[in-house]
Amino acid sequence: MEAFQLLSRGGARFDKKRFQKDVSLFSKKPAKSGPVEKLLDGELPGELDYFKYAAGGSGKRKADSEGTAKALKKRKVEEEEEDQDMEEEEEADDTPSRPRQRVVTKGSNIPSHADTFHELVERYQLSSLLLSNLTTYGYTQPTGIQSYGIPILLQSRDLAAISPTGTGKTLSYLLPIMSSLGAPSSSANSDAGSGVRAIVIAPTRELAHQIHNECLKLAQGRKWRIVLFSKATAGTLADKATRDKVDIIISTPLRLVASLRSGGVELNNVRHLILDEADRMLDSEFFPQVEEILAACSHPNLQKAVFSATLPAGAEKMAMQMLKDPIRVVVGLKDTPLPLISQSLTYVADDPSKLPSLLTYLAQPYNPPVLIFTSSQPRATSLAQELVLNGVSNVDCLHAGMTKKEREDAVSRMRKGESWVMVSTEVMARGMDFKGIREVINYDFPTSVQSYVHRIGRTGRAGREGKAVTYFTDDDAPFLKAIANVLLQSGSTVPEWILKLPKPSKLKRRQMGKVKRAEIVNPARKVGRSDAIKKRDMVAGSKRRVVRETNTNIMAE
DNA sequence: AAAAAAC
Repeated sequence: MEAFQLLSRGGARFDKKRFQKDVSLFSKKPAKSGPVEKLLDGELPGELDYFKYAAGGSGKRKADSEGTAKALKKRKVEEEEEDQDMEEEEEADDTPSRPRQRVVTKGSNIPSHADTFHELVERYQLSSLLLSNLTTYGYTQPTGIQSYGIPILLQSRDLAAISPTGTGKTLSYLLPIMSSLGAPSSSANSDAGSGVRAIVIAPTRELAHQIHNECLKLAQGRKWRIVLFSKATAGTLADKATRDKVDIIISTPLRLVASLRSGGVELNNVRHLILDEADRMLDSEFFPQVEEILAACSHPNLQKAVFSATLPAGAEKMAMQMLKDPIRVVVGLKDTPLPLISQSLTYVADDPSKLPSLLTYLAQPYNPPVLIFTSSQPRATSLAQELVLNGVSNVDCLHAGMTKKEREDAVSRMRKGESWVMVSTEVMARGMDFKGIREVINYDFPTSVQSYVHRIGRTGRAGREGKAVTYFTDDDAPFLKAIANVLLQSGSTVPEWILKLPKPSKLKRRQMGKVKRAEIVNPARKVGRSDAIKKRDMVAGSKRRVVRETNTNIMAE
């Protein structure tokens, strides 16, 4: 472990030079690439190109344009069938600099959207200080979710907001909260009551921390007390007088519940409750905690809002039951990544073949920083170690099994651009906004469509381009098709044979789901490309039956 | 459908 840390720090200088050279190489001929890169970019080697074995196939990977069109058409029909009395659809965001995003709103008496932040000054008395803070931090024009969501929240309505990753959801709820807070709780403010008035809940510490930072930026120049809840901060709020001066709390659910139980915080004055990453907060692990928080927010004028890029039907139902006369805003297509992210699927046969493939990939010019997702903490640790031992420089690791300090350090290195390769678990999948991330690699296959969408959403943020590569093995076959449909829907290409895979039975899924993955081991420590990709029967059991799917499962939930 | 994350 020590050796690992030493190695991951050392060698940086040498490799920085190499990296700079690589970048210039890369920018000279961006599209042209050697056979290896092509292979790793989602293309199957000739002998493994199952596309050509598929009925009616014509050789190489190509866009299944017919499938895409069909998928989109089906999707459109589904949306239209939701025909409810108050539904509106319009093209938002007419600025030529940004792609148009379709916005669908549903609910009663929907406030009209705001095309500029300045509009909010007249309509909702947004303070000039908040407006100037927006300008200071480069928020010039509201995104789709901001222009629709902010007026809704400013009119004290409950909101379910679904907008793709990296489209500015955080600001959409922070700005209205701050606008309605008015004077700080500590001052003589007759409306304020006593005690915390707004709460934001997020599923990981890192995300809560990031939201807190955003909040502080926006609040500059005002004396609001904005507290990021942790063991330490909870301690300082021991006496009620101090507690009553707090305006906003940002916390993970369990931390807040713990304080609630110990009497360290009271939520009876909370006017705004935000669930970020709502589908995650409503899943079976978190929901009991959220319920407890909800029950403690006893103020009659409690406004509730949920935000996410994904909201499966079950979670949406729960959310709608929780909200009062809610307005639902969907930007783009639900559960779909941004089209700016170019996605590909890479076949790697089996688990032992992954590491050689990744090493080959990282030995070539690539765009750092790269974020790599694994399925478990031990696998994240051992992959990071393997990478370091194989000479990859500036490797970092981040998972929830690490200490708070280790996690904080890893994030800060990431923010400073010091880590080029970050190996992580699902903890990094949601909400984290590292602006520089150019590439996401799903080393282990994501276990749900939602996980996939959030993971790859770490790149391509705020209008930037991004790239996402997903490794899959024979064991991942049961879940391959659902993910392939996501690629299709967001405009990426998928080999046709994958689309022709039958939907696996529940039993099969369960059996294959039980396949345990060991830690990453590389006995030889030097493996050539021929070993990296083994010739193998693809997706045993499913290629035999190529069934024409009548029910194209677009939204696998 | 399943691991990770939350204290």
